[in-house]
Amino acid sequence: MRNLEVAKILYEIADLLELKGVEFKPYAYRRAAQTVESLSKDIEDVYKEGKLEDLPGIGKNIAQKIAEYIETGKIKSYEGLKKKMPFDFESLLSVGGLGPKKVSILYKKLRVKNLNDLEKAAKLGKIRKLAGFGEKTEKDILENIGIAKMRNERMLLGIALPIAEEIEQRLKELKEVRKVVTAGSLRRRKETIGDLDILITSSNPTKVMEYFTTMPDVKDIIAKGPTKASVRLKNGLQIDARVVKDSEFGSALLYFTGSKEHNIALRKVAISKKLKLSEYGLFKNNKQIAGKTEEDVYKKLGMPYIEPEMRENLGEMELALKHALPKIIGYNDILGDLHMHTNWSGNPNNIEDMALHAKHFGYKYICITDHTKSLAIEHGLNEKQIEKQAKEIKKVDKKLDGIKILHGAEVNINADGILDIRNETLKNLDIVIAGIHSGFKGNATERIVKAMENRNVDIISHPTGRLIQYRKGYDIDLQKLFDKAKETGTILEINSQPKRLDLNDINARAAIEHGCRLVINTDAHSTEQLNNMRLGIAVARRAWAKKKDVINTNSLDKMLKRLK
DNA sequence: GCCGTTTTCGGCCCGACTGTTTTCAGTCG
Repeated sequence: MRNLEVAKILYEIADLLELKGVEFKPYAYRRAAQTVESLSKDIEDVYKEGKLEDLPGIGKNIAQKIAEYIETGKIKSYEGLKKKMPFDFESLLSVGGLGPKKVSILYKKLRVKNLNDLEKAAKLGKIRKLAGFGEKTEKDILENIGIAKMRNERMLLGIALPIAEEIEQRLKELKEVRKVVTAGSLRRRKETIGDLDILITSSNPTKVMEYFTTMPDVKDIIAKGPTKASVRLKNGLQIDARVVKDSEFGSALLYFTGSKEHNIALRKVAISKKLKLSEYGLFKNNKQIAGKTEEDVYKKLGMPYIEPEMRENLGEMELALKHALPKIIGYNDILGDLHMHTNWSGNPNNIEDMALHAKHFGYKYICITDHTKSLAIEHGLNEKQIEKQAKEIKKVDKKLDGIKILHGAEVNINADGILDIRNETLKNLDIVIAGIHSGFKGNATERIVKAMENRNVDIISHPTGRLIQYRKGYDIDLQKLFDKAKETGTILEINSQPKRLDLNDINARAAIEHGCRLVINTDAHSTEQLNNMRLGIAVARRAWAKKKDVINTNSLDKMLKRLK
């Protein structure tokens, strides 16, 4: 899939045009880029079907450019633009405080071509002398170069979530604070988070901002006003806080939660009704007619409440206006976790530990699925050990009340697509999960397809093998995978490990549209990691999964019937 | 460059904060 490649080029064209001072076209290219970026289908397939122009934001011109890229691997006009661009616009624009205007001036006046030039010019005190620049700007640039150079990528949701919860808690303890909500991409539960956006209502905004900017782990204050402030923590995370009135809380929460694209679409709906929407409310002739709650605003715009995880302007607005939004899976709908590891394959907790911890979540069942023998590094079990484990599981299951312990295994799909455990052993297990754990460069599609054809295999774990910000994943034909999953009744996993979240939101949505069934598992290697289930559920919600699309929302009997 | 319950031309979301300015442009979200 080259969707991300295409999207990146469209974004770059937007930047290039903006630097040239072209108006409005950058907006069009960015919109097209977003469409391609979040497309669940392969852009090449859309092209082959001749349907590029059906995509939102893609017209004749951009369609032609995409076609050119798919056919020739190049876009002439883009190459031309890039050739004429004398400086490294990507890295210069990544410096906080520098936008297209300032970057252009820096090149014209000081011949700044890259971050090193920029750093030199700043250190020599040349920048402060430029019109529109000053000493503070120069100092900020120097600091922000450092940040741009070592900028850690976005933070994993699984890491950001507990940090946000802790800061929320701290703010809640102030007596001046009434409400605190972390909005932004965290509230939408995106798999990675750029910064935290915290919304507050308070009897004394100044005091809250004062506390916020002087919290113990604040490293820098980026901005500070009476109602809005930004800080950077020592761990590099940026937090924006905003204090609003109770009467504006809903509209501010909407605005602050985003996505930007969702908000723009909402504002357009407002305009079509001769209304104006901003973070201060929904206005009719300058009179606020909604704003206290998000529900109010949506209602006055003629639609029901839209769950934050769906607010990406990927079709939710159209359905909402028709009152046809799906009811997506809830955070309390999961009744069991079907993928976890124990001390049998080298992890800290035993079967009973895992079961007892799982019971806290209200689960009715779990499945123990240790690794198998070809995964030596994980102390994978062989046939004999699996049979021995079966007896142990029966014993613990008998001992514990209120939760059923099933016996499974996460078997390895070898390079030839053959499983590393004999079928005679597999058929005695309650659940067989198959996954690729080695040889990522081979033909993963064929390997997985072959595994799915095995009647003992119920679930494919982490189907694409990607690790967020670290590994791209196997080269895989997802359409083929979905076809085969549907044909054989094999369940596809949403793996809740913070680094995996695999399938991801876009692919999970495509799988559902394909008619595949999903399971949300933690793949926990300790009791602690059982807590990650909420991350997987978040992915499912972002994929618009309904309860019925996910097999482990069912009672034990019904769930078992969904297996092969 | 795209798009249409303000339709094939004329718009394109809206507002806060900052720094460098004597009223605002640029950047950000």
